[in-house]
Amino acid sequence: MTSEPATAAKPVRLAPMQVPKASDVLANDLRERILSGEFPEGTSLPPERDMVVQTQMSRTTVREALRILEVQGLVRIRTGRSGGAFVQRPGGDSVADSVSLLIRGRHIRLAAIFEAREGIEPTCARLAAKYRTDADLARLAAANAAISGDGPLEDFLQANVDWHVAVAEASHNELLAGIMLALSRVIYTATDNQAFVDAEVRRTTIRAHARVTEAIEAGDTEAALRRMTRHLHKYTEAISEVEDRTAIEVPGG
Amino acid sequence: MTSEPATAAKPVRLAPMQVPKASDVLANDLRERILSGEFPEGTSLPPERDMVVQTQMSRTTVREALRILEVQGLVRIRTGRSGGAFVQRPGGDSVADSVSLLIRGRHIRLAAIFEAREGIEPTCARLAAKYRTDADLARLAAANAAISGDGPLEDFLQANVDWHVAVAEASHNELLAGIMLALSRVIYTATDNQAFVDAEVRRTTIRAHARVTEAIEAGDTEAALRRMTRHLHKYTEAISEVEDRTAIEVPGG
DNA sequence: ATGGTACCTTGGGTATGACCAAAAGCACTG
DNA sequence: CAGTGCTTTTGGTCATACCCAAGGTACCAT
Repeated sequence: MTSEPATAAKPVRLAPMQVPKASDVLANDLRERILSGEFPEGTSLPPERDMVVQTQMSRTTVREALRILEVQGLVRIRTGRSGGAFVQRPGGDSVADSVSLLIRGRHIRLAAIFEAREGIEPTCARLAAKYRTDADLARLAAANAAISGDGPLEDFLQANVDWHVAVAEASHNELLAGIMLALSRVIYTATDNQAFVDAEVRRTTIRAHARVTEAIEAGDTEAALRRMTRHLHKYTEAISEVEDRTAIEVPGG
Repeated sequence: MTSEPATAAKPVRLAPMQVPKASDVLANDLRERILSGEFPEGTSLPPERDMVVQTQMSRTTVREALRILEVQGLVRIRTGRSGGAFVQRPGGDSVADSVSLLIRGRHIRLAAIFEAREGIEPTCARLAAKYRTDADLARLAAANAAISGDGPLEDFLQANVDWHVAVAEASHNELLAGIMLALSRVIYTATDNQAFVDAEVRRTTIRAHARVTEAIEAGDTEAALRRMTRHLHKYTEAISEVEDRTAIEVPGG
């Protein structure tokens, strides 16, 4: 029984097989269940030590799986009693984070970001004119009220970003809103400490915002699209002039 | 010395302080260094056990930090001898992944994805007409050659996606290209197994692609923008008709 | 010589067990 | 009854041991 004939006609053949990492297996399983809706938002997953006994994995493995889901924005983890991992739907934030990484890691020029915005944001304005609700209009009005020609630069930029994000969310397209959130965040940090935002630029911006807001309120999709396009184009030109001289890159955040 | 007067006039005041997690501290440090370019692409970080002695942290903590960076697409980890963590610049893939999560997690309608594409891709076409190189044109030509009116549906869709991605990359705007890669991937998986792509749709698509390609080749930015807009709009209408009846949602991938 | 097999070395992956830290609830004391 | 401090629950960190993967190398048989 211990020695086979050397002339055996059937050599053992095995297919190449891949062994996935245990933590990935668990993470994938949980991710699918979360995305499928089996675990609605706010559901608390079992404590780590419970998962250990249920999955027969070590606590290290369980924790790595949870870490993966946390980075992907699918769970939020809190310490302390009645803490644990709570299911969370991924929001625009996670998209914004990865876009930020792309921009910073690839050293993408500020001009390229404005190019992208020129494509996306007019569409947001168009959709906003189509789908805006009363709540959206109120938020836009509030953003317009908050912006002023003569406060600290930081306040102006913040109010500026708020208005743009409000337009994006008024489009009722979460995908566009998420992307715009990312771009706005990056543009905000990149525009900070830039001297080209003078009083003239501020006045022009306020006027343009008001006109776009009017179009959205009136439900005039084409006017909203056109006015937003013009606004962004002029703003981009102002930036380009500066960049030609100083080669602005996106700073760290 | 052991008892102070109860009437001490100076009560101790402490500011609320936050203690970040050790693994986050390490991850943030490495991330900043990677993004700043201190660790160029391909650099191999020290082995985990070396990091342990250098950082005075436990291996668990080091590994969690590496897992965070891995999920964010900043390092790639290989096992075995001469393995380890290798620095990687975040690419369009990581953006695509997070967009996928957003879409699946929020149950975003296919129509909303097409809306977003209608904003982004015409801009890609416009920029492509402006900045395309000979290599870009060759790639577009190859994509056009690969698409055919009568093969398996899967091949048609793949060639379709390839062309759209090629247009996006011809824009020489990595941000737009990354976002388009994400959308294309999602649209691909969502359109698969959809019956509305009949022979008529295919012929129309091929013709439209050819016309957009011509405009890009000629450097006619406005024609590229206009033709791409029309192409997408017609495609979207076709989808909308189906969705009204069947309420397509984006399936899992 | 030479080619293949087995072993060695270096790396990440997993399992345990212990202990620290944060947060909510409870119990005890003044 | 208020306030303070203990207790419990749950995540965070550490240390150690061992397993698995992948190159490199030495050695043996041909």
